[in-house]
Amino acid sequence: MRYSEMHLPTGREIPSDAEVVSNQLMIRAGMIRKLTSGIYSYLPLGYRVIRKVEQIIREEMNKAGAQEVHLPMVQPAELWQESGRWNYYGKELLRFRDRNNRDYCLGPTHEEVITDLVRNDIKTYRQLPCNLYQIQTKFRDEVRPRFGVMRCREFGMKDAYSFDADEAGAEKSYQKMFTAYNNIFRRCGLQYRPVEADSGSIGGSFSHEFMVMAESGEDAIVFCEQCNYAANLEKAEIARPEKNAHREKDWLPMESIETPAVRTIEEVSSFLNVSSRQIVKTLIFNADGKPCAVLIRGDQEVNEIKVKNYLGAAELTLADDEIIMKATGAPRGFAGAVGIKVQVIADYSIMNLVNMVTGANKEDYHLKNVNIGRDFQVEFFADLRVSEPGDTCPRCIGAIKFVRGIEVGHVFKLGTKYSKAMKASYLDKDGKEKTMIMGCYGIGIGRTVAACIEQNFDQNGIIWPMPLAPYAVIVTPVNINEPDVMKASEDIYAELLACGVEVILDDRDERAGVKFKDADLIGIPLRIVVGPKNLAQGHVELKIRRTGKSSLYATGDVVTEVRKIITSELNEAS
RNA sequence: CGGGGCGUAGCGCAGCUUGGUAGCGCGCUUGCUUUGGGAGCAAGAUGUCGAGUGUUCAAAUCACUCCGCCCCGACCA
Repeated sequence: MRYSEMHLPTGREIPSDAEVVSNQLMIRAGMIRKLTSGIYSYLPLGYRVIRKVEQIIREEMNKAGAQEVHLPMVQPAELWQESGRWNYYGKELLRFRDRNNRDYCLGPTHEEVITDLVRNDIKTYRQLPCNLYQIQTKFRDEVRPRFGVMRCREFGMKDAYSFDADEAGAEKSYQKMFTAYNNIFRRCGLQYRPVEADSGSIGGSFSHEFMVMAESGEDAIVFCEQCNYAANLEKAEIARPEKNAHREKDWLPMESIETPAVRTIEEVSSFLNVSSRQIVKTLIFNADGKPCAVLIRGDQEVNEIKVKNYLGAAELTLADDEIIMKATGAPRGFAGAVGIKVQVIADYSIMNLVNMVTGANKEDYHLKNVNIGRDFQVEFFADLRVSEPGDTCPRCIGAIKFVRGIEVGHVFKLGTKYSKAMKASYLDKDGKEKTMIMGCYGIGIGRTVAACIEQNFDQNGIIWPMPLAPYAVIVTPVNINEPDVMKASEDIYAELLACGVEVILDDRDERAGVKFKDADLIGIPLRIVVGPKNLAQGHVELKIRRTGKSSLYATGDVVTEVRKIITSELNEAS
């Protein structure tokens, strides 16, 4: 395409409300524009990149045996009531009414619609397995949209849903998608890694997230340097420690100490001059309306997702003052396990502690030399805390590392959560009715593009990996008013077009510097510079965006060289 | 939802404290010069100063209300 005819509004200034690099560059490079909070338009350049990602996804999904469909974005409330999510999903689900006053929502995900579709058309095991996918707009009314298209409210997503007759089949479908996802992200030229994850509100039993490594990522991930264990921080397991032999001879008599207005771990630690590792933090949670005390070592953090999963609670929040008062008989800050009137579970971290410090369940008092078994009982010990540096790998004995990542894909083994609620069943060989087993698999398209930029930029702009580049080459005549220069540029441009290379001819009447800056900003991997001095020798310059290296080629050879580079970079990724 | 910040030309910002003709840089238009890393000179165009109400002879500026956007937190695919 001729640059002079393109709608490609680039900008020099960094937009004041763009926080992360990818957002700044996507706006400056004329890829996106914000319409309103969390809602973006894609301009021609941006949309080309989106389509590149979509194309790679389509190829790999099709190869994995999935078939493309297109489901409605506007969905009737009835389906969501049937699955139980109309009430459960919360404010993220954008609801509205039509002229007949019927309730609808904008689809934040499509489990309900696809399950409805499949249950009506699939009746027998002969029609299974079945994997359907779509690339479609989702709407989630995010509490706080941020980072441009990385976390927005309206966004393009590829979502796939598998239906199987039995567990073994479901496992196979999951593996196929897992492989397809690896192919997709590798082909996109991303540095990524699949990690074990919590399945969240989508539900289900097992899941992996595909994380693109980036400092700006919203997720923390842990991985083992020795084995291949990797998990989202919220999922990262901590091995059960060895239980020490009872050392009851070390137990000191329990004492009650007055600690006026001393509430937090730091305050207790300095007031009593004991290490926070010796103090037990007692957190009262409200689990579906039932109070529960969670004990953990003072210097560590409770992982609420683990607590929630452990208790099997649908909703878990920290208890309010009223519940705390009722459970402990004291205001916030003095809770302890001794004599507490609620269920007590404890993190492994306190399993081997002796002579602990805890709250006394009495205002302005703490207890010293508290011991498990003598002074209170623990119903269960479990892994309930947040993983931290220094922990060892739960699978081997290696040290774990922490990095940040952007979640670009997520695969879930759903089981029968939706098929059961919505009665998606089939007849098996014996004519018995059985529930289908489902999996669901998502990829954020725009987020993948943004994540790619987070990994591929420099001070001058974006550096596209070849597979996602909106154009592979830009031909830059240094001065369009020199007939020879322009003629040579046009010839090279025509030749590239003729062999199907995606190419821009920068035919604008701008100074060379402006053209170079724009080419760098929009990140075109290869640039052919046609200038009068080199041309007089029969040469043009080929510059590689990523390395900044340039070399001279005869005007007749440069196209061959460019095609060679494109082919090799595309093959390298696949 | 809690805390904080911002809203003035397409973009980035000044002006507001102490009320009195709406400004700067970039971009845009025209002309001349220039032409290998965001050119120079000259002449121009572009604003319901987020909205409303109030105070005042007079409001971008002061007060109140509302709206929008961003950040931190809470929350969450």
